[in-house]
Amino acid sequence: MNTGQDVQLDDLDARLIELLAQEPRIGVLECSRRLGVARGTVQARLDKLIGRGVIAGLGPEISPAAIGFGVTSFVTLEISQRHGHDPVTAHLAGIPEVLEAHTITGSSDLLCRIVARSNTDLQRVIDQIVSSEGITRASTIIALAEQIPYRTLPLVRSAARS
Amino acid sequence: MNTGQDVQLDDLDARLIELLAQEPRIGVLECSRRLGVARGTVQARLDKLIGRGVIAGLGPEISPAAIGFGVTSFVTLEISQRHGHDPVTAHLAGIPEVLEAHTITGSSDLLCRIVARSNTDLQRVIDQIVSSEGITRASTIIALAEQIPYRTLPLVRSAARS
DNA sequence: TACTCGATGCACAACCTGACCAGCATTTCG
DNA sequence: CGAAATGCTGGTCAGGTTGTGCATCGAGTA
Repeated sequence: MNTGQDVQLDDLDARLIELLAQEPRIGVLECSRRLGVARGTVQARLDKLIGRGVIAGLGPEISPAAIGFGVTSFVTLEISQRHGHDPVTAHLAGIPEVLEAHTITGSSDLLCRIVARSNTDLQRVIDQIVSSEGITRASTIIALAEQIPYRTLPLVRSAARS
Repeated sequence: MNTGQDVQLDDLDARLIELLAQEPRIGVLECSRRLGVARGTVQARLDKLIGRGVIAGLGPEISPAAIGFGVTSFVTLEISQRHGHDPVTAHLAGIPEVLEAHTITGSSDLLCRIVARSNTDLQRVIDQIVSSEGITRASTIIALAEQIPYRTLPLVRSAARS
């Protein structure tokens, strides 16, 4: 993992990422043809992007909705100051429906994204969450619709322009 | 895109997804060897998973932090009822730093995830967001640390168990 | 029992990968 | 200014992989 600041994408990097995002199954050779550069160049760029951590992974993106988890919700948790975050985090990590969790500023301490099969099922998941010692309060917000699905391409483009 | 309920993963599906997540660069043939099944089987499963939308994409996952956007924040927006969400959503979609946006229940109307190069830069992004007509209030929460990075594998495993 | 579906094993040609090389332009730096 | 370093190009090579089609086999079902 790279945390340096000096990472700079150029136009070719951005186009490569974009191309891979749109048609992931094409290989390096095909990329080089589409981008109009030599195959070795594409290979070198890709290796570098992965090495620098810009491309964190090429793995499959799973759609929770497609496997029956159609309800998304954001839950903020207040944690008892006494014990700290760690026990709660460990507890959350054991719940598959907890997709991610961040510590946050503001009146709450933890924000997590959870999914469930239905609103009824959501109750079960939340019960499971708050069953942890150290959680003093949980506040649930249901995501009604995804206005902008998770995306990074615009960011890549704008980072490459500079 | 499949929204049906009858999607059922079996153990092989889950192991395949897991394998691909861990070592994305291996091909179908290598998968079949690791999983102990015929190559055609892996091919058929993969095609089906993609076809059913369970695997939404194989594209590269970009790490915003690695390209200089180290600050993550969640912003909730209240929208003027008069005009509806659409103009605001369109405005947000034009800002690269807005990674995703959901309409939500509760006192706010929209929750979005944004990134920035620094806390100072975050101010710039927020100013850009609230410059839209129709936003009556914005509340910013900064993500201090990622306790649980986005993950779906545990969910896949638990879905396959049933 | 006959049928359908999914998995297996096999074979083929076409293709891609990783590795290597020499040449050339650009940039960096003493 | 000249030398070294860097990055891109276009090429080769062997070996592995892909997409495809086909016949077979077992399990579940009408």
